[in-house]
Amino acid sequence: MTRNGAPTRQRILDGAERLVLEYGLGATTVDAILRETNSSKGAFFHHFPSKNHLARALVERYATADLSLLEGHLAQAREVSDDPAIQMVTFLRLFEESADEIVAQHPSCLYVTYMFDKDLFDDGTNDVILRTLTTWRERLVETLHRAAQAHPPRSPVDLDAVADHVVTTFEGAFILTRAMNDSSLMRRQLGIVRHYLAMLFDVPVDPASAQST
Amino acid sequence: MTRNGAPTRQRILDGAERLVLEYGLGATTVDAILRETNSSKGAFFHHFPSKNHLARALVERYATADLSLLEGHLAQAREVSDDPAIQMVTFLRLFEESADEIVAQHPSCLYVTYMFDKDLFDDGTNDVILRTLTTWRERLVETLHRAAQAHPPRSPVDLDAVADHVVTTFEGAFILTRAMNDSSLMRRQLGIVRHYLAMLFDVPVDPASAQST
DNA sequence: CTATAATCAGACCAACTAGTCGGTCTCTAG
DNA sequence: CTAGAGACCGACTAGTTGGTCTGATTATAG
Repeated sequence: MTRNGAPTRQRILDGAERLVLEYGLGATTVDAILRETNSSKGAFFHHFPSKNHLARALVERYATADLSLLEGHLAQAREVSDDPAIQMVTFLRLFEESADEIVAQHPSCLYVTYMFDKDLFDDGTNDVILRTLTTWRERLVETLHRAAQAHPPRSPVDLDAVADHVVTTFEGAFILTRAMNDSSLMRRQLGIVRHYLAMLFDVPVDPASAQST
Repeated sequence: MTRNGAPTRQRILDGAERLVLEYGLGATTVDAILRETNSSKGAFFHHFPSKNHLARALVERYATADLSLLEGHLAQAREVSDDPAIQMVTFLRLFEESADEIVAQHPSCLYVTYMFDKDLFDDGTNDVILRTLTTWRERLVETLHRAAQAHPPRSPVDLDAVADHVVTTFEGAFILTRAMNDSSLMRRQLGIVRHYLAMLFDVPVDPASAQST
């Protein structure tokens, strides 16, 4: 029909994500995105009716990639062992192995940056975040529940809270990584959670190291 | 000498803290603080040369109260038992007991809100946060180290990371509380950390419930 | 070839922001 | 009593922000 606008849209999304992860949504101005991506006002507002719409598109893309990573590592953990407890430990180990790289590429989590700019976008955007976090909880609780049946915890524990603790650790570690400027913090914090799960289900902390893809 | 300006300064600090904890530093305008505190531009810039200076004063006051709470609960835990492992478990329990109240009064942690407004204040402000978080780590590592001597962990563990994990959980829980709008999350997440510490040192999860002040 | 719709460019605008400044009020030292 | 200094007031300003608008430039359908 006309010339292809998809690459421009992509370029804007990529640059915007970089800036938002670094400076937050509110502190990232449209003009800054234009500079970062060599775009123009016209191009920006052609592809995104408003900054809200960009924010929405950003988080939707981010959430999709996030859930894809979740499912990918769950699947990979299932290949390592049939024991759901060992799967959980392996799952954490997989994230640990890529933790340094993740922190290097993403100076924060998009969900965190959105928390204090709630008036900069509509409720639908919030729902995307909520649904994603809820999916994490549900998928992990599922595995945790099966693990607890095979390996009864030494003392009763709230498995929902354990599932949330994985996400809590991720978000908290992103914050502390920034605050203390310590790039090893993410990896080590995930290590603590892995250690916790291994003790909880009484399985080896380091079950025949998982091969990466 | 002249009429007393301290109450005005206090009122501005209180109102500003409320707004910053709710909306973040960048999203909190000086005018909004004036409305919130029934103050005037003149009063504000008389007490604080700039918004940066307010941010600095805010975080210094916050950090002082934060460290005071840390030391207070550590002292209280020492009264309950001489065993450092039980002290750690008690320490977490003390925070759990006030978790619901804390979340109700503080919709977030000031350190978190500052992370994405680093260009809104000078490096000194950042140092205040860094020093506070480092103090948490040092004080907890100290106790953890003594605990590990009396109760050797069932598998080797990075005690520095365990100390940081307490702080990580706090910050992460603040984020998730907002994201998922779940006021019980903080308490339950702290419960997981307590459960972890109890398993780590093989002490009761619930050592003769600690009396509050 | 031409009409037409999507794509992009950038000058422009109204609202908002941190900070200024001249002036007023109030207390207390001497 | 009074002079001066600290405390406060609010209109004003220079710069920034998200968003608009007029046009120019493609690429393809017919």
